[in-house]
Amino acid sequence: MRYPPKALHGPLVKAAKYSSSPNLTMKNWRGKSTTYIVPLGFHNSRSFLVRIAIGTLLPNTFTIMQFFHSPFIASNTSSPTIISGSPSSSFGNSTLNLALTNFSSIISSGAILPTTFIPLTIFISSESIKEAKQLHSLSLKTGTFNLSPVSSRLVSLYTSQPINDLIYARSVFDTIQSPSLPLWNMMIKCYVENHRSHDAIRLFCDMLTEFPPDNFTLPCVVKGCSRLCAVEEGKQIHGFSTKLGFGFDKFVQSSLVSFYSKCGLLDCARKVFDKMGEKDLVTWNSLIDGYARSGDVETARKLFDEIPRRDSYSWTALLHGFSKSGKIEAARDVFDKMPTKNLVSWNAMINGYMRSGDFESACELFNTMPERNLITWNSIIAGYEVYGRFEEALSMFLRMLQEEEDDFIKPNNATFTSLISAVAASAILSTGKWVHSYMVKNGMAIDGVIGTLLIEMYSKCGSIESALTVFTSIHRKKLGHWNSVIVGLGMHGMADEALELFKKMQESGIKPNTVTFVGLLNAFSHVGYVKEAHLYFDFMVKKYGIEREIEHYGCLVDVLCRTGRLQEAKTVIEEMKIRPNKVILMSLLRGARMFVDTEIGEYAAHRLKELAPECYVALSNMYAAAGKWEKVSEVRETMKKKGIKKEAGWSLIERKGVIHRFIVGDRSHPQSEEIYAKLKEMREKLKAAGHVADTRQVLLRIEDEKEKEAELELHSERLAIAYGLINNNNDKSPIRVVKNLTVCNDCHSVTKFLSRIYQRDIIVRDNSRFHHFRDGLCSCNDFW
DNA sequence: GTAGGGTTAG
Repeated sequence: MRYPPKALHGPLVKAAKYSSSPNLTMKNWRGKSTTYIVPLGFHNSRSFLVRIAIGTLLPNTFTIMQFFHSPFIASNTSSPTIISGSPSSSFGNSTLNLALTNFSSIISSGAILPTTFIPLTIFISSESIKEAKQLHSLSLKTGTFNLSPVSSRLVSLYTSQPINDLIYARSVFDTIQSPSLPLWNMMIKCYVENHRSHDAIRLFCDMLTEFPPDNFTLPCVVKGCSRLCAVEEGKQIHGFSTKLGFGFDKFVQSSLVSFYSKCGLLDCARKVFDKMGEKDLVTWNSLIDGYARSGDVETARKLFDEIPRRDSYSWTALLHGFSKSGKIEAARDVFDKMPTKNLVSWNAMINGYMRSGDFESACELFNTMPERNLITWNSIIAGYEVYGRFEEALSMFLRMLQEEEDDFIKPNNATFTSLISAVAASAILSTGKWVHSYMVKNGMAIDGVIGTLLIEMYSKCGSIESALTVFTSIHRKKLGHWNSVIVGLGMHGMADEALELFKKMQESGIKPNTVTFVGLLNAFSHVGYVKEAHLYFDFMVKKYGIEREIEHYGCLVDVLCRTGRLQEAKTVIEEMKIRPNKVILMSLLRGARMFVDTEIGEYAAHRLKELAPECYVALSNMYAAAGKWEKVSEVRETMKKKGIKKEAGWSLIERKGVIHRFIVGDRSHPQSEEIYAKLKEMREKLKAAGHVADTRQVLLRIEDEKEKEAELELHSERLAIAYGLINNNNDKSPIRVVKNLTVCNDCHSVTKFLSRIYQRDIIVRDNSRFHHFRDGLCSCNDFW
């Protein structure tokens, strides 16, 4: 039977917005919307429902009922009756629930047999997954689920925009024995729109055994290919579509232009474009965007001038092209000249400024723009994060929560990606915990990239326990999660645990990659496991077939240097196929400084000089340790000449959301007096415990040992620890200190003593790793 | 019965 049944002329309208118009004809019935309304109070609508109910009218879908204020159907009648009410566009859940209850009770009362009820076309404006699930379970309860019209309608309901739940959609789809072509198309589209293009293409391949693709299928899969940059697959589909006779289909060809543009194959894009008979604006825009993206702004501009008619898309594409290729003034010029600016163009301009590091101009636009959306906020937050301005990233996030509370702008994965990275870099555990709990409270899924980032964040904030908790809670652990936790354990000097997890990871069937080995080798180097480092350095190539990269060499050299095997490290550097980088040579120099080997130190410094100014500091430290004071002054002279300054050391400690930052000999803190009193107490207790100051690393030439000791005593981390001991004395939680430089020998040994004397765990993050001090020992085994 | 291609964040 065809839609609409003849008897139903007139009274049927297609959507709420038309419901007030009295003269709608059957054309509307076949309109685009899947939601139809039977206007209440119309005499024919009753007969419509009765006919459906008694089965003389057989709609073939499980369409859904759209309700008005008053309940649609009375439960105590043998056939549905209509209660008139005024149409309204707002439908509360309670109305829906009442109606669903009514349906269920009609069925269970036996008033209508399920068989006659089944084909009943119910119209509902389903806006939420909850409603969809109610219908789903209703169909299961009544046994109508297995009827293909019903299950088909459910798939399209689950894939429809407000719901868009592809897991439910797919599970229903899989129960349908032979899905129709439109249903395949819907499912494929749903995957592409949810950034699951791999699955879309897989499904497309399955489909090919049943149907040849049509003009609906092809643009979808082509879009999937461009999302994935799957050039070969896209080309195959191009050939295929030509064979099938879609060579002149406007939409198919246009999607191909977009595909080639996005993948940077401008020549191919141009070929398709030139062959197209009628080019519409969308196709022009795709091509302009393609040229702009590839950096060929000249051609983009030329094309832009050729377009017969412009709207704001073309302008924004051009603007984006300029800003992406660093021509920010040209972008601004386009922005200023645009006849009409929309939110997207504002966002593109703001993003351009943020990328170029012009925060002022970005903020100026941000503050004056007429409206903002999630992308606006995300651009700003991400921009701050990328430029290392973590506090600003965080405060923008807080501002977003505050200002957009009522506007339904909620942070999403993109927001948290930037935010978590910012928190990880600033290493404030309490902020990290707050962000995490915010996410949990707001129902964000902790998996995928977000899970990886959270593990990394907790590791970097010094709480490996929380990192492990997050890791354990992730159900489907992927390679990234394993890598992240292995790297984290390494950072905390927990090489044995890292190794154990590495084994578990393989047991669970996940193959390690190059990052996994960086994590492992790094873990070994942090605790001085030379044997293991050699072993896995070998394994990764021989057993796992993974090529060594500069980072792997870096870790091996590092562990050799930390354990005093300087000659061996030098040999590795000389024999490696890759050119040694700054990190590797710095390792060698630091090793030379620690084991006072000036010959190797000079070798490293010689190769380093062109690369890194900070090597001078390490070099002068080495000479100081060797007592070669002439050399120290020589290096310091050079530093002065070249204008190189030693990075000022600082340490910070957080308490109740406030960050306290100390520098050497700092007396600016309000609690300074107490801190210095504590330092005095510490000095006495240290002496009593048998600590002897290690003055080798005092950079300045101070002859008097007493003075040297005094200099060490005022190192910023000691001030921070003293502050921690004073203020966090009641609870026994660890004292967490973040430091921008590497901990010096003497502070390391002092902190070990302090952890025993005061029976407090002290966790220090320096510029490369964590030290967990407990009861007189450090997790790094004194290799750092 | 789908409603298809283009611009901004990650």
